[in-house]
Amino acid sequence: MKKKPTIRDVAARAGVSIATVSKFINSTQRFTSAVERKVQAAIDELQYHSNPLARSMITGKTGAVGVVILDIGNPHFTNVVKGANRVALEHGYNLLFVDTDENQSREEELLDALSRRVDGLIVSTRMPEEQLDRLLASGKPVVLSGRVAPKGVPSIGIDAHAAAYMIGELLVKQGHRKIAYLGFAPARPDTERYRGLSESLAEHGLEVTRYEVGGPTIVEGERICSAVLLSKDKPDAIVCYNDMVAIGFMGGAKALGVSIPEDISIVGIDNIPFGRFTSPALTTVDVQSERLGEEGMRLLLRQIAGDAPPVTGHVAIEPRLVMRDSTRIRPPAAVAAPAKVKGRAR
Amino acid sequence: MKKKPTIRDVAARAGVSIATVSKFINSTQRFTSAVERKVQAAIDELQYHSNPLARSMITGKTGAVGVVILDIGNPHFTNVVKGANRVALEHGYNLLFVDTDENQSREEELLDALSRRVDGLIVSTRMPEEQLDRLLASGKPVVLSGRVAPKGVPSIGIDAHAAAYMIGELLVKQGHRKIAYLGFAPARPDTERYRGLSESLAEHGLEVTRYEVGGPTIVEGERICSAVLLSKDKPDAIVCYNDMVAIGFMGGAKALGVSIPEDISIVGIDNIPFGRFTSPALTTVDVQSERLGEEGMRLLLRQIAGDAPPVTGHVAIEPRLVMRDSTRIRPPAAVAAPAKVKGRAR
DNA sequence: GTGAAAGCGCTAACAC
DNA sequence: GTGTTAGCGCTTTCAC
Repeated sequence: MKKKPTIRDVAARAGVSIATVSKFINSTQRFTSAVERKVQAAIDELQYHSNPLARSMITGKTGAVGVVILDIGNPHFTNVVKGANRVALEHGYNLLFVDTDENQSREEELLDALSRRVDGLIVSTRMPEEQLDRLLASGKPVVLSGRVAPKGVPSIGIDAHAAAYMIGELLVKQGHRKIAYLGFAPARPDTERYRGLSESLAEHGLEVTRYEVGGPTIVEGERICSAVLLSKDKPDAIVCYNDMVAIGFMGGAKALGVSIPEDISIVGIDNIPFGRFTSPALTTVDVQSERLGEEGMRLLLRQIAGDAPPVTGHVAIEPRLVMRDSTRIRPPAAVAAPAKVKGRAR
Repeated sequence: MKKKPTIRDVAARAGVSIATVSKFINSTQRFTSAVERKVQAAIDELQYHSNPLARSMITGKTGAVGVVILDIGNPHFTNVVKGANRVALEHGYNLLFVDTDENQSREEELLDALSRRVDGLIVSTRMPEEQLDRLLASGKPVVLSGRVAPKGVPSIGIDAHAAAYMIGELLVKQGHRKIAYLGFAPARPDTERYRGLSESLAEHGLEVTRYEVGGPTIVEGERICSAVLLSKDKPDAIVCYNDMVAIGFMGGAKALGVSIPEDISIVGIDNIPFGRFTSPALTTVDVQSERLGEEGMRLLLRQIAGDAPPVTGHVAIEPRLVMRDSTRIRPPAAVAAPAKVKGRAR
């Protein structure tokens, strides 16, 4: 609990002025080697570390960047963080992150608190635009993640429409006809995912049945399972808002004795690492989570540096279909098809 | 990019002194309602937010606590964070966390940077003790997580010995005799886990074969799989350093055509949420990750408050066995048992 | 090369 | 009740 030494202590011990010490620490200037030695010695002996708060106050820079995530329990986000962390460190920045999931109510406050401690942030939030505006007006560089930003704010995300569209195409090609979407409306990307899927199906004269989960989580996917599987018009394929929902749903299905993909195909979005280890392995769309974080951080860092022309558009990362075992080609001679079904090729 | 208003701007606009504004913001004092109204109006019009850095510099408090984790990609740690976050928020603290995984080398620097921005931290690290000492000497309250702290530093973790011991008992009871441990020596809890398992087996006259994974991760579990399964003395049960390794191992086993638990039993430690959804569902030991975070944060907050007598010991959380489907009773008439095997009851 | 002095934005005595 | 003032620990002109 000893008091931390200040720059003054170092100066006194080294017999120089505090200005000299300051310049030495920041390598702003060189001194005679005698002086440098003395200062360095004093620093070592005192175990002096400069106080970043004081420095920040005056320079206006903190050397840290922040990432605000919705739910750190979702591996998609942790991978985004991993990616962001890597490039932040490469550029000499420390990454601080906060998880807003636990209390949406205090989100703005949390964000505000964080924004004052960093040089810029990557924000992933469901906040309405007008609240967002206040954050943006704060003058800190911000990159929005997972949603398209208003006005001239850079943002990054996957092409959610394309992701869902390719899922639609896959399922139709595999012979599925009754396709359901397990959506989570409050999430920003939900709309685009739903649209992408709908449009794909519409082009084949099909419609999507929408179900609403209570959150983009495993438990919610599990919870909604019975409602979907026991409905009188059971779908033959399910596309989930994300992998978490899909995994939960698969767990629920197993408990209900429904087998995947024999009875029903299921596909997620995100490509979280665990999708490979479910039973069956989850077919999904890779959104390149880590790259998302990396590119987002690059965007942010570029803004902070201010040298390059500020990027203001939306960067869309291309999704990629990941075929695994939770979907399969639906046998042409379908199950409980009652009357004459118009020819289903292949 | 407009300049942020300062307390002086507010004071000027409201026609009062900056001291008044300061006291008003912090509700340190009440004023005549006329004054309060004016000040509030000025704050609103200017969209003033006080600068926490400046405040921190003088009060010495930041209103934030930090958590340092080894790998945010491991759901065990994300759950610890969740728990810690919850109680931090309940107590009016913001939680910042950093992931040191990406560069162990800069860990100390990262830690130092973080420690200056928070009122205390929960640290989970593999740092040797002498490095740790320097951190502890910094005067910030610290709680060590996942290892027993030296001297009078509070620490928290599961009873790793007990966790591994109960796994040993289970496996022996189930009739397994050739038990292997997939350890990760650099991790602090590894030693205790290995010891717990060894002791349990020793009491039954058995020995544990130790393998070393390259990291406590899925990929490493997957990677080591063939070496273990294709060894000439294939074990009949594997206990893994943690669930991540176990999940990876199971994936590898599946690829090799080895079926679990028929051919080999496998058990993890941590009880990460995904363990329920692997195939088969993973038998593991619940370490109560969230509670670990919660209790750790309580310990920390108590230290920061300084009112209660400082806790200095090690808090051990009791582990609980979670039986699922990756282990099973081994048939008495064992597989390739060559000669007469002494009666194995049930 | 080196140091003195003026703050960064704010809080905390202490006066009035 | 309200204002004055002295810093928190540091950086940064600007003289010497």
